[in-house]
Amino acid sequence: MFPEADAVAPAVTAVFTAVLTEGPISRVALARRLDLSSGAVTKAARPLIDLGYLEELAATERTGPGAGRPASPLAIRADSEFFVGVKITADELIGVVCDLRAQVRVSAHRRLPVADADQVLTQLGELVDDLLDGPGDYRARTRRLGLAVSGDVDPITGLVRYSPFLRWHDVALRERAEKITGLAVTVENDVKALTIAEHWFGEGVGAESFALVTVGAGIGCGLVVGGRLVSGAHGVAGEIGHIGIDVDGPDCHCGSRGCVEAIAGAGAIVRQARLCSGRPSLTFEDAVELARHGDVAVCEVFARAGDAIGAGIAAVANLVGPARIVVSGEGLAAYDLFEPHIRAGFQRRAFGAAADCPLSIRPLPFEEWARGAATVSIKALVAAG
Amino acid sequence: MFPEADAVAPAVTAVFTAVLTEGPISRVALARRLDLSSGAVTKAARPLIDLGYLEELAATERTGPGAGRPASPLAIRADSEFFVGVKITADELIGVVCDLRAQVRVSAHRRLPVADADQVLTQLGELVDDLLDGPGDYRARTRRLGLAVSGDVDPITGLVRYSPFLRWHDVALRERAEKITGLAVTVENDVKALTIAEHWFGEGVGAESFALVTVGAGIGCGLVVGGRLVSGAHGVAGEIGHIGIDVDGPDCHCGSRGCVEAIAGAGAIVRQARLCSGRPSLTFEDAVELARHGDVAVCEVFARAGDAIGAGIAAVANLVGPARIVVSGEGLAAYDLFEPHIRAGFQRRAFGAAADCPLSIRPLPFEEWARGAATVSIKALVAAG
DNA sequence: GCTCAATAATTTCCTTCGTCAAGTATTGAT
DNA sequence: ATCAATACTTGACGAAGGAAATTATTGAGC
Repeated sequence: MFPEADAVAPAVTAVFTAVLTEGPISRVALARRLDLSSGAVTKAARPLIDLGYLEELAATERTGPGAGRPASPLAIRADSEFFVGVKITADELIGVVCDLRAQVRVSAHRRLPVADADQVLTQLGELVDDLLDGPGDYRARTRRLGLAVSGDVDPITGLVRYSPFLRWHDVALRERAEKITGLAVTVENDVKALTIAEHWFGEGVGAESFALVTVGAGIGCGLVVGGRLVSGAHGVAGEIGHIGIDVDGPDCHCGSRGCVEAIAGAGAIVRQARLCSGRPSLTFEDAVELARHGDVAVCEVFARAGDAIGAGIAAVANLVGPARIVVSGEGLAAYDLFEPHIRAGFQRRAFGAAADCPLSIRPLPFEEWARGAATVSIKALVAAG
Repeated sequence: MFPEADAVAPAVTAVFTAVLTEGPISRVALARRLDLSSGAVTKAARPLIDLGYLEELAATERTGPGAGRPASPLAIRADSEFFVGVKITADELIGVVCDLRAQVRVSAHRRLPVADADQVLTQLGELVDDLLDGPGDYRARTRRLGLAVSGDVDPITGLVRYSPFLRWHDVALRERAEKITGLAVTVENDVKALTIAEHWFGEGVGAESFALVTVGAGIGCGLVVGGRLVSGAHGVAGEIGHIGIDVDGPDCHCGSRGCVEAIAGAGAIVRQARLCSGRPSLTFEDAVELARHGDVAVCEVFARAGDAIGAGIAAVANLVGPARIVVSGEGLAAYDLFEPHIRAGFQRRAFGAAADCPLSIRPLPFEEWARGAATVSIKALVAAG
């Protein structure tokens, strides 16, 4: 974080993170929150203020009896530094520039003719240049780039071990992206990146445990337990899409059957809608159209899909008991069709107090994936990379 | 831990825990393991040796080229202190005295006519007296008692919030047990206690994440993620028994249907075996008998149950990816009947590398529950209670 | 047997971090 | 104006752990 410093006092990181996620907050409140003395907070905050990451807000008016000296809350200086985030998919690069509060300032995207690593890296370089040299002139105040890729990614080494969608094997993404862009690069799995973003800047703020479920072509899940992202000892975690909820359910491409994804994945929905509508070339959008116009059979497809997602979420709630769960469907807002079924399926299967777990269900603008990527580079700054 | 000390340097706790779980180990190896300097280990170990908890073993012969000074590994002095553990069930108290290595030295049990809290506490006092004043004369070297209770328990306050089997509501178990026994009492949920025991002294040793699945009347699961026991934000976690794996499955007492427990719980197995054998008063043991003598229908009941357990375990592996999973059936060793089906059901549903997760399946002597209770009091000592 | 390289453990010194307690700043109420 | 209440700062202190020199103990090579 600081020039030439690789690690930084834990209190400094803790203060930075807390101000970042818990908005303007006084030193005394921070001390309580972080279980530190107020003196320690003062000391930890100083270098952050000196470096321009934090600022002191004007004193707030106090309430209550007695009164006392008003707090001068610490706040993030959002424009102290900017971060590029890029989500890499098989046919597109989506890029954003975010400020330190993870607010998107500029966005851009590029279609990819092929997902070949060389091509992607060239296009990535151009996309980053477009973003940084375009309006706003962020170049001078940007040092970091976060990349989000689906598949098996090692954030430590920046290596993409295997990405089925991109057909990548052992691509040294960080190294190559750093060479091309000149920025400090952080690489992370896309769902994990989105989970971190939601945990730091979204609805997961303050939650000690938290789950994010993504519904789209695949169905994924990012998990935060004990304040830390769960990674899985064998590299597998959050595979909510491949939990079996119906022993007699349809075959899944994973080799099992009755998986959530085999019932509620976009592909599964299209397949079922084609069957019951008799239109073999029907698309997902067509299915949505039909359902919205009251096609009973297609509505039933969405209902079953929603129920399956609810079942998967209930499994998460019953097993790890997160403080809250966010369900976010990518692409268009079509998922409002099965939202009530997700809730019903969840409620029916949640055990005891697990049913109290608040559920947020909302569409996910595609740009969010890129914002997630930017967030991991913010996290890298805070951790003092 | 130390007289009049409530908290203790983290390094001391870390060294104590590592020696406890990772057997005799040299200071240098500890330093590597704990990411400390060797000097820090020397300092942290000294008070533990002075207090008699650790001892230095004779130097071991060294191998390899060059050689060097032989290590003098640190080892636990197992008989430096003893711990009572009692598992409280609705009709029985099972108690043990363990040494510091969690080896059972004495055990005893008492039938309970009623599970009324007053009665239980009286009986508990007598049981502890029997254990400590019987052969071995452990009284003088025993200061701690661990209690394991099923249901919703607060280990911080020692309060049993709600225990369905015992029909207890808000019983101040720690306070009352301390008054009766004169020992420092730790209260914990039974499955969690067993999970800690397995994580510290059993097959979970060294695992950063770990799951213990208990199969009996109910089907439960203790989860360790990031080295810490998962508790669930709303007090619910590890409810593997109420994951739904069959949308058309049998009704479960929890209100949902197709739960693992509704297919593989002891009650469910008896119910199904009665149906297909036509013997309305058949017991669990009878069902085992029939299956072992080749009754095809009853074998099928066990096969389905095993498959359901496998499905639950696969859900755990897919979601949190523990480094290993132990499945332990309580009571008699009848569960060998469906062991292969558990493995098959798991393998079929585990996604990708999750299938690599090693599975141990073995019967669970009932005394193990009490040993788990003793383990939480050992943990309390180490944490410096 | 002597020397040397290798490894283990200890010791000493020093830095860092954070607490504690005293002191300063700023407000509303009386 | 004074006082109580609250926020923040400061500086002395202590505890914890790192770095590196020192001591301890072995086997290998001569």
